[in-house]
Order: sequence, then structure tokens, then C-alpha cells
Amino acid sequence: MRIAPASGECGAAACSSVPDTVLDVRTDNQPAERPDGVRRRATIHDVARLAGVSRQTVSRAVNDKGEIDPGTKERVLEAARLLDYRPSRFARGLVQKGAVTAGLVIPDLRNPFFPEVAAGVLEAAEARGWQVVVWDSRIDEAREREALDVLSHQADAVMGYFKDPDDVLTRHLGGVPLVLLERGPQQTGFAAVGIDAGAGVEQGMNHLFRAGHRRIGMLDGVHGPGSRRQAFLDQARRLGLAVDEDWVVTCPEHSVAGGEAAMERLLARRPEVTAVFGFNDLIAIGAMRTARRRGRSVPDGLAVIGFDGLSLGELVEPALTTLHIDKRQLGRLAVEQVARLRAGEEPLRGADAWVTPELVLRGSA
Amino acid sequence: MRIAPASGECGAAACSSVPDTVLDVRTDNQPAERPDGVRRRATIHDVARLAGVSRQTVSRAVNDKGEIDPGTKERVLEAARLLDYRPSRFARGLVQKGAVTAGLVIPDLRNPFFPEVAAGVLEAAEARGWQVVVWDSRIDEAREREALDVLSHQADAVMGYFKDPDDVLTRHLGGVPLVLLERGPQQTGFAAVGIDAGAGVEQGMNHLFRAGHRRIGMLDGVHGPGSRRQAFLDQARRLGLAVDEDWVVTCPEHSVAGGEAAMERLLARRPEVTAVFGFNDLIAIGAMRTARRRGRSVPDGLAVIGFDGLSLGELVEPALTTLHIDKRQLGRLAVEQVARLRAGEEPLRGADAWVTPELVLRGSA
DNA sequence: TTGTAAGCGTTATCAT
DNA sequence: ATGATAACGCTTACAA
Repeated sequence: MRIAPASGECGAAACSSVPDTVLDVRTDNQPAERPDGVRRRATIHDVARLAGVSRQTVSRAVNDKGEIDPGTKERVLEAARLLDYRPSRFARGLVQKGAVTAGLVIPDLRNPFFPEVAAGVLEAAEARGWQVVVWDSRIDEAREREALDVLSHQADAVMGYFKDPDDVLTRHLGGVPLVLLERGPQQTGFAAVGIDAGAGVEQGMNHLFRAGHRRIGMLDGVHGPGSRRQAFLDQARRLGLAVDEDWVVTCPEHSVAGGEAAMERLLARRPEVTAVFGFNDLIAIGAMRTARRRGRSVPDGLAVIGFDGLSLGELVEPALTTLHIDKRQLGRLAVEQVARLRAGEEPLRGADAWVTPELVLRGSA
Repeated sequence: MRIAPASGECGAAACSSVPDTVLDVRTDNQPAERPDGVRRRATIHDVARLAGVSRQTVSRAVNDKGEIDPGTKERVLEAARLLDYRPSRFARGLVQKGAVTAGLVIPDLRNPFFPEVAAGVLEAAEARGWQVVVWDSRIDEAREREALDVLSHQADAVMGYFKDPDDVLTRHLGGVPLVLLERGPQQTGFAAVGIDAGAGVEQGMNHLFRAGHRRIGMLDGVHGPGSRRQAFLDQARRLGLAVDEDWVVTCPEHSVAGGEAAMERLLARRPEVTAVFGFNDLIAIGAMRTARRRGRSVPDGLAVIGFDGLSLGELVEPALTTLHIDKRQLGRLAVEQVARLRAGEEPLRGADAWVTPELVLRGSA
């Protein structure tokens, strides 16, 4: 199977058996199709041989460079098609610098919060011409580490949510820059972007307080230390509420079902509660559902306030009052942090690396 | 700055200036830190030179291979740390085959349907040891093509939602295997996975019919031809309903807001409508909202049925009756199709490549 | 217009 | 235990 130029047009370079002998300088040159029928992927060399040109000419044709005869180009492309040739991204990357791949590790793609963050990351990455390899760790620390092990080999930087402490992360990182999402500023030596939980909780609690609530509970998520739970307790104290750890129920599953179950427990423990603060919107919605099932109307029988600002909160009844977070911005910030790290600049620290929640009043509180 | 072995232990290979002259066989060997302060990324060669060993030994140390003296290894790793050395994934990929990267192009990460599909893709890809580069095309055909242009260079296969016809896709694909999501089986020559729209619409319509509805409208999305709209009209005819194109409103935006607007139009055009069929759950929820705002209770004043089976549908009031799709399975199937393509096998065709919706009765119809 | 030569950074193989 | 050498598949620079 060989492609000849149109008959009669036999230029010196393309003609006779010269290319087959001259161009083939390899020692062990396996044919593209081996006897056993297993196909080695075609290389530029195979295409060159079939088309009767040099590798360089193939490169010119495939990459649409100028300085090539249209006829030759057609012939080369036909040969490439025949062999199902595709350039190796590795070989290309080796010689053309600049392709940047970032890793993104997300705990749970089914929590609407994270796709929004991811959307921000993808958007910002696209603007920079980067690609993003996404991992869903499905809230499993082992999978988080596995993600790191792989991405540290295949990505130029990693962003994501991780529960492991710094030293463990470092061990799985192999020197690849890491930007943590969501952890507070004091808890890590890595660059990070996060949410100003304190400011959010304060706004939410003040709102409830002004509405007359004094017996406020919290459905906390599972989280690093120093997070929303502490902010809640601090603000309760500042407001002079008789509220302590006993008013906080931990909700291991950050979902509506998790919120429903946690609310059951809180109601059992503190039936006098008049308002609850949810770790996130899903949990808060779960709380609303349990409250109503228990014969408490929302917001009159129980006020509920969420944290996240999912659009989902507008659809439930009553609509969820929440601390809205700009999730896309969070993702964009993470990409900016990565860019800084790569440029050897200092990452943003403190408030510049946070997103501040904003209270959105809807029906539930 | 050089790392010497512990004093006195100067083996021949690691000692004196020998390495610096013998090992450095390059002609233009730039130092890792250039005079202008711009850092070229350190290579294995730089580490070897600094540690006074061969490149091979560096490789052994970095990759945790055996056959290396613990002391040497420590010295090499220290040098690597000093130079912030990370192996080039390109050079590695060139020499170690096997790393598979797939591309996934999603139209809208904020529609909860797609993160679920993506989760299925990621899960199945992880099981095969593949990585997935995700693109959010944000419902923009130009961005779809851009995604293809990039991924055709950087990925070994692509899955995704595309609006362009086959020939356009081919042009941007450069021979990379493609698996289309969501298109019907007849509409493309590419391998595809999809949803059995006909079966879904039939179930939904029959349910409405049995509940006594005869004046049924549809809020269609924008889609390839031969999709849910046609299935709707066909089934309406089969059921003997006096329903035609005039009862179908197109909803360009696949969102709650889009559904709200479309429902307004349908009510204006066909106020006698007693039930509506939504292209997806978001649109259906929008329809419910408009209906109630217009004084129609759901399901008595207007029955509403969705298509997707988002968990979101359980949270609205009344809960949404819908045709549930196994979205994760859809994603897994797409990965399986890619695997077949890569293995040179025939992709699944027909019903094996579809997911069949299942009617889930909740409150809205 | 086309071909030749020299890397790109890594690992595998085989010596030592 | 360590090193020399040869790939891996491609592109850029230069020569013809």
C-alpha cells in the first residue's frame, strides 16, 4: 500500500525506492502493523515512509505550516489518515513548551456548591489557556491522596479540597504547587483560598438576633477546626445568648438527608430552639423539611438560615435565607493563586484570598 | 552550592570535579539559573550535576526504585529539592506508555444534570486509571469547537455534548476518537450514548392520559432534530389527542427561568392546557412556578411532568413527577464507548448505548 | 519546497 | 550500586 504522486510527476525526492532506504535510519523499525495484528500507534516516521517524504515534511503538512507543495501536503495527509496517525502529545509537549495542566480535586460533584466552584476554575483556566484535570474524591481521604499521587505526576499544579494535614499532603505532592480551597488562613502553610466564615456567621446570627431569636441552634458540617462552628459559638457569646456546644449538632453528611437527620437530633435535644443556622444550604433545607414534618412552620415555628447561596434555595418553600458565597469567584481566585505560585510570586494571603458571604434574605428567616 | 557526601566518604564517582566535566556532555548547557534571573525549570540533568551522580541515578532516587545506596538517594533528593526539580510529564510519557487522558465537554456545569453525568464519567475513568480533562462550553458552539481543537491535541479521546454536525466535528477532531452524548442513534456516524427519549415521553404521556388529561402542552428545549418534541407529537397522535405543534413552546434556555418564561407563552397561547410536559426538570419546575403565580395550583390546576430525575425535584412543592434518567450510568457508558473505540472494537449501538428513563411519580402529576 | 541534524527530558537495558 | 547508551516521537534550525 503506497501512495504515488500523479503518474509522470515523479520528482527526485518522492520517487523510486530512495525514501524507503534512505529515510529509514532506525535499527529495529517495526512495521506499523505487526504480524500478530496488534497495531502499534503510527508515528510521524510511518507516515513519512508511506508518503515517501521526510518526517519534517509530514510535520509541515500536519501542522498546516506553509512552505509545502499542496500536492505533497495532500499526499501526506492521506497517508496520515490511512495510518490513523495522531501526533504524540508527549513528544510535542517535550519540544513545545507552554501547555499547562492543572488538577482540580472536588469532594462531591453532586453537591451543587462544587460544580459552581469548578465552573469558576474552568472559566479562569480557559482564559489562561490551561487545561484542568478534574477528580471527584467522593469525600474519601484515601481517594484524595490517590488524586494527589496521580496529579503530582500529570499536572503542573493542583487545586482542591483536602482533609489531610500539610505534612501528609506534602508527602504526596512531590513538589507540585498546591492551592487549598476552603481552609482558613492559619491552618496551612500552603497557598489557599477560602470563605470568611466569621463574617458570614456574624451577619446571619445578627439577623436572627434582630428578629428576636435567642435560642439558636446550629447544624454543623464536618470540617477542619476553627470553622463555622467556632464562629457560631463566638458570635452567640457576643450576643449574650445562652447557647453552647450543646446547641450544635454535627451533620456528617453534607446533604439534605443529612440535614434532616441532624435536625431531628437537635429537636430532640433542644426542643425550645427557635432558629437554626445551617452549615450549608443543603443541610438547611433538610432542617426545614424536618421542622415542617414535625409540625413546625418555617419561619414562624422555626427560622432557618443557610450558608452557600445555592440557586436551589430559591426553589424551596419558603425560599431559603442564606449567606451567599460567590462560588465562581472562589474558583477564579484559586486559579489566580496557582498563577502566582507558578510565577514565583507570593500568593495572596488574608482577606485578598477570601470570599466574603453576603446575607440574602428570602423567606425562611 | 554543592552537596558533598559526608566528609571522608568520597567515593570515586561522587568525588572532586569529575562529575562536572564528565557528565556534562551537552554543548549549550545553560545553568538552571540564568544571569537574568529567569529560571529554566530544572531537569534531571541539573540534579545529576548538583548531586554528582548520573541522570540514571537521579531517576532511581526520584522514582523510588531499588538498587540505590540510601546515602546516595538522600543526597540526590536533597539536590532535587534544592533545585525544585520535578520530572517532565512529557518526557516521562514519551518513554512510559499507558497514561490515558480523555476530554469531557459539558454544556453547562450549573445545570445539575451535567455534574451527575460528569460524576459517572470521572468514576468510570478513575476505575480505568484514566484522567479526564473537563471543559465547560457554556452552551456556546464556538467554545465547543475550541474545546475540540485543544482536546484533539491533548487528549486520547473526547466525550461530550456538541451541536455541530458530524463534518464540522470531524474537521476539528484531527482523528481523535469521539463519543457523543445525548444525540439519538440515527443522527451521527460517531459513537454515541443517549437517552431513549421515545420510551420516556411515551411513559409520561400515558400517565397524563390515564389521569384524564387531553389538552397537554410541551415546553421543549433546543436540541437536535428527532428528539423529545417529535416523540411528544407522535405519542399525542397515537393517543388521539388534538394536540399539534401549536402546543409546543420552545424554551431556548434550559433553566428554571427559561421554563417560567416558556410557560407564560404557553398559557397565553393555549390557556385551556391542563398538563405540560417539560423538556427537563428545570424547565418543568419553572412551569410549576409560573402556573402557581397565575393562580393555577399544581397538579389540580395544571399537571407538570419533568424529564431528568434531578434530586432537586424532590425538594420543590409539590415534588416533581419526572422521567428519571440514570445520569451516572450515562457517563459510565460514555467511558465504555471510548474504551471500545480505543480497543478497535465496535462501539455499542442502539439500545445498548441508551439509557431508558423511568417514570417516578411524585406530586406534580 | 524539501531534507538533514540536533536536541527536548526521561527511562530501559545493559555494562561495570 | 552506578553509569553509559540508546531509544521515545516530535519540532526547530539550517542546509540543499
